[in-house]
Amino acid sequence: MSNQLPVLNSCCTPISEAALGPEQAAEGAAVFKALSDPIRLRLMSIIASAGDEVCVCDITPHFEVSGPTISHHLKVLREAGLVDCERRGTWVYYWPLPERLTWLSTLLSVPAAV
Amino acid sequence: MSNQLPVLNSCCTPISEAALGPEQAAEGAAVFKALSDPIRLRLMSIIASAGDEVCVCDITPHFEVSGPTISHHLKVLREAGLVDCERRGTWVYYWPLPERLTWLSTLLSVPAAV
DNA sequence: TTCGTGATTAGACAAGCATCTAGACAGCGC
DNA sequence: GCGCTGTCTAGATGCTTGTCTAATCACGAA
Repeated sequence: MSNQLPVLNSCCTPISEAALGPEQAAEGAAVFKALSDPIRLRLMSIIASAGDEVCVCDITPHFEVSGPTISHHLKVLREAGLVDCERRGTWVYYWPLPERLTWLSTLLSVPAAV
Repeated sequence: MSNQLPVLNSCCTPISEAALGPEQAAEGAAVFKALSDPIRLRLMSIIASAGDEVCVCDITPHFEVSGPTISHHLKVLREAGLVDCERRGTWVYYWPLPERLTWLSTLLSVPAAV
């Protein structure tokens, strides 16, 4: 169920230190786009803060949209490389992939003193 | 020219530590949306990495889209509270507002050891 | 095998967004 | 004042995206 995760080509240089090239910007923008929906950001925070894997059946009740809509948003997070999932029996479990979060956090970090 | 900057209501708790509420998620998603376009992310990186204010006339040549399109994207960054600008004579200058970047970076940060 | 439950996929539709052209505005120099 | 340059605003257009319902798939139990 782990599908093709985008490779992290650009790494670790904050935008406050060096401007991004077009390819790096496209890569970064794609991940930000995955977090640019309130539902997806909440999904990400629920999964990331769980400290463990989370069952979809425990996620869906937090939201007021239909199951397929949640499923769609989880797929977007998966394709952005932010989470991964596995089916176990009847249920599907999601967990965070912290590398991407760390990467974005570094990208946006601002040196304390310039 | 500095317009109403959104207030930073939610602050400083990484999503890896606590799940976001709907309002916080909406606020964060709005800022991520501003960075979810490759052109805007490059614009932000150009302005943030300049170490000083940047003239629009120095920005536009980096891109292959029309002037009004750049102007539109800069407005989105401005309304997200990521940059601010001022007209001086014929030219308009932009500079970064690091608070927002720091906030996002903290939001996405992952504790070294869980 | 058949049924029931949990989750995803498929397809449709409305709303939102990126981009363009044309026009307006601000400031400088003649 | 008049024209020129740099930037922004207005309005239109085509593409993208979020959401839904209906259908399908995966698995476990009877």
